[in-house]
Amino acid sequence: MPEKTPAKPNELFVTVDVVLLTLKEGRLLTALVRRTREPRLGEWTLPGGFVHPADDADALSAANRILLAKAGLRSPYLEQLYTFADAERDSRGWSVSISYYALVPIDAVEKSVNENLKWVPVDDISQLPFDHMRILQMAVSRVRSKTLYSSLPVHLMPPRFTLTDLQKVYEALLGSTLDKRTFRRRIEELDIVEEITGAVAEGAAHRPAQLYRRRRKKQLAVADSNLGVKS
Amino acid sequence: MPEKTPAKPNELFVTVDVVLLTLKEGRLLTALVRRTREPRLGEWTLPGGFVHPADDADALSAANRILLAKAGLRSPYLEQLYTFADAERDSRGWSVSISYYALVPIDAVEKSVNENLKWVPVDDISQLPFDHMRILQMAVSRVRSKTLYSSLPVHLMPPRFTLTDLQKVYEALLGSTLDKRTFRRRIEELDIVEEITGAVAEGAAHRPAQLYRRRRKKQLAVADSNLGVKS
DNA sequence: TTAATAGTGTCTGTCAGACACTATGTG
DNA sequence: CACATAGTGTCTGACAGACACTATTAA
Repeated sequence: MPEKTPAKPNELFVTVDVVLLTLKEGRLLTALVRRTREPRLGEWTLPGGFVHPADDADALSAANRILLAKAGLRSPYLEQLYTFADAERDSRGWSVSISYYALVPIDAVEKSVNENLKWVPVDDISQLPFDHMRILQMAVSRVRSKTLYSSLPVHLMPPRFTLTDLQKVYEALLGSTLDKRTFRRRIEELDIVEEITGAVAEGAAHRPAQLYRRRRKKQLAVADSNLGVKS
Repeated sequence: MPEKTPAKPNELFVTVDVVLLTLKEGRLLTALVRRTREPRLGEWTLPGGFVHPADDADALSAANRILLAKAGLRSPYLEQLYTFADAERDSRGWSVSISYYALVPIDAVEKSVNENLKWVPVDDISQLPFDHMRILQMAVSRVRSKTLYSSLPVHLMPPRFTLTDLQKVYEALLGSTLDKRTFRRRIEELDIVEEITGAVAEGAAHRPAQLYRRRRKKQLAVADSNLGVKS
């Protein structure tokens, strides 16, 4: 007589995964780290790790801890993306991934590279372990769709930049060219950057461009088409 | 010599909470259920429960299970809202709440009321146990902000409705009146409803209105103001 | 016919997109 | 000066908002 089928275990574990993005030469790159344990030992995945209730005050803290441990980075733009939670996504059992995405300027990031961390153009990635491909795709989609009506892309800029630099970043994210006049009107309306008084770009054989920096503590103004709201 | 301070426990638990919303007489209502266990026994909270890895295929299934168990409802519009995860939100310890929001038409919902479930206008709620107030506020904010540019409000409609009915729902969610012509133009563009051929509203002392129903499997078209995208 | 709401035609101000034009640096 | 890119002035088509007008029913 066969043994009774064992009940499915009533256990689960909780992780945080981070899609870390930057932009280099018009291409969107994401950080991949090499796994140091089973399963999938040695394979490249999104940076992630278990939530440590004893150490982490909350999920965001866990994300920051993981970012620091795996990429040596502190508090960039970091925002919750989605929570993936099911029985199949990880071979170790029922698991929860609270996933985040982060944006960092390329200049802050080049030094993070080592034998266990590499930056890869997202368009070159066709598969990843676990359900990380899906997480990556959602992050990229989120960033692209937020680009049009938010200040999000300024987090990819170095401390000082010109409006032409900024426009190129928008164009890279959107995959299309923008009209200069329209772009500058919108950036001014969004009020997300400010002039660095007196500072201009140097070294080019033409009129030097005004330098700007990201404005502190300003939030997006959603473009509101509004179905004819009265009064 | 005092005992060594015990290490914080490295444990956590995972729940799903659902903000169930409907609209009645121009007011947004949410379902509250009475707690049947400690902590907070007897208090009114958002419907929620533990994830059961043995029974639930994924978090969405858990949300559906909870909705059915607590409110007797099946598969309305149900979408992940946010994941709240920290050490303080629940007195029992480090906890994760994968929260969802659901929209249901009022006619599908009135029969769910019993001594352990009530519908309350969200504007009348000033506090809730745990961090449920924050969850509720985020859900309401999400629904209101999605109203302008998505088909979301049609999920609050009964099976057959007139465009004037639909406009009133939008107006209730937005808290402002809309122009009839503009509203109808937009609804037509969004392509979220379809005429019920030959069916008109009856019983009113004036020209009867065409009846509509929600169109199947159509998703939102984001209003895209686009910074001057070329080509 | 009146009353009331359904549904449509159409004017207008605003503004995104387009693009030409001026400004200002280097060599 | 020529050249290149920075930065601005301004025209125009499209369209959201406004609102008046027609349509259709009950009483």
